[in-house]
Amino acid sequence: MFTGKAKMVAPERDNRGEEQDNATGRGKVKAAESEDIKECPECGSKSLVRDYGKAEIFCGDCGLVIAENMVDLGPEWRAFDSEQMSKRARVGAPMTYRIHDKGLSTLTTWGSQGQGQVKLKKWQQRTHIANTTERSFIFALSEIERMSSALNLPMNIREAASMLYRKAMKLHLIRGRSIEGITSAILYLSCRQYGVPRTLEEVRDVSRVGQKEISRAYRFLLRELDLKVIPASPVDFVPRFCSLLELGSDIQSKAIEIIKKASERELTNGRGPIGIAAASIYIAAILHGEHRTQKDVSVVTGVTEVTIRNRYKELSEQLDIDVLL
DNA sequence: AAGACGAAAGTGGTTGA
DNA sequence: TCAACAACTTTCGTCTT
Repeated sequence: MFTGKAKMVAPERDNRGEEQDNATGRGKVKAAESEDIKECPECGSKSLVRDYGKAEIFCGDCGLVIAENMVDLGPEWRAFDSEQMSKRARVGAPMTYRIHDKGLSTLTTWGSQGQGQVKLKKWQQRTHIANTTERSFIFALSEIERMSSALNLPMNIREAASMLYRKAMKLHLIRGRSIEGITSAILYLSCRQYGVPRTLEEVRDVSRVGQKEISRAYRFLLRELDLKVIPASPVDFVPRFCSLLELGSDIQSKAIEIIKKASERELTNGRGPIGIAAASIYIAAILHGEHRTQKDVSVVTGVTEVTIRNRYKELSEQLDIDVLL
C-alpha cells in the first residue's frame, strides 16, 4: 500500500546493520563548511537538500551525502569499501580459480574409479564451494559497481549496497538465486533507503535481468532481512525528474508544494508515488509557463500518459488549480 | 499533425477466505 | 491456493489546438 507519507528524506539507519553504518560514506564527506556548497560534486546537480534535523546535506538528484555533522570514524572504514574488497580478494581469487578449475576436471575422471579418492574429492568439493562463493561475491560487487555507475549513484549508496550484499551472503540468502537479480534488488533497495529512489524500470535498464525477477528478489530480501522500507514519497522523485526534464528549481518547489497539499488532503492514498510526482511536475511546469507534454513526462517518469492524466485531473480538480494554457 | 482526452480490456501484485 | 480487487497499462477512436 502506498500511504504517501510526506517526509522520507534521510536513510533509515535503524534498518541497516552496524557494519553498514560504517559505510555510510563518512569518509567520503567532501566539504568542510556546509553553507557555501552550491552543487553536488558528484553529479553537478543544484538540487541540494538540507536536512537540519539530521544535520546533513545531500544531493536530491543522486543522493550523495555532501556534508554531515557526524563524528568521523577514521580511515579504517575503507577496509570495508567495495573497491578494497575486490583488491583484497585477489589474494584468493584469480589464481586459485584457475588452478582450481583444472584440478577439478582431472579429479572428476579419477573420481569414478575408486573409493580411495572419495575423501580427496570431498575436500576438493568443499574448496570448490568456497571458491565459487568467493568468486560470485567478487562478481556481485563488480555488478553493483557497474550498475551504480550507470545509474550515477554516489559512493555512500554503493557502499551500503555492498554491505547489504555481504550481509545477505552471511545469512545464506544468495545460494540458489541469481546474483544479478539479488544485486539489482539490493541496489533498488539501497536507493530507497537513502531517500533517492530509482524506479524499477531504471534499475532494470542497467540490469541484465527482467523487472519481474528484480521485484521478486526485492520482496524476498525485505522478508528475509526483515527490513521495513517506508513507501517512497512522490517528493523523492521530484528533483531527479525535474532535472531530466530540464525544469528549474522554482518548478521543483511548486511541484513539491502540490504534492504536500495533495497528501494533506489524502489524495495520494493508494496511488503510486511516481504517478503523483509525474502529474505534479506536469502541472507545475504549465503553471510556470514551461509546458512539457504528457508524453515528455511519461518518457522520463515511466508512467503512462493515461495515468498522468488521471492524477492530474484529480489533483487539479480537488486542489482547485486552474491549469489554463 | 501533434497533443490531449477517456473508454474498455488486459496485466501483475496484494489480500483475505 | 484461489478468487476478488485496486492501481496501472495498453490500445484505440475522438476531440482540440
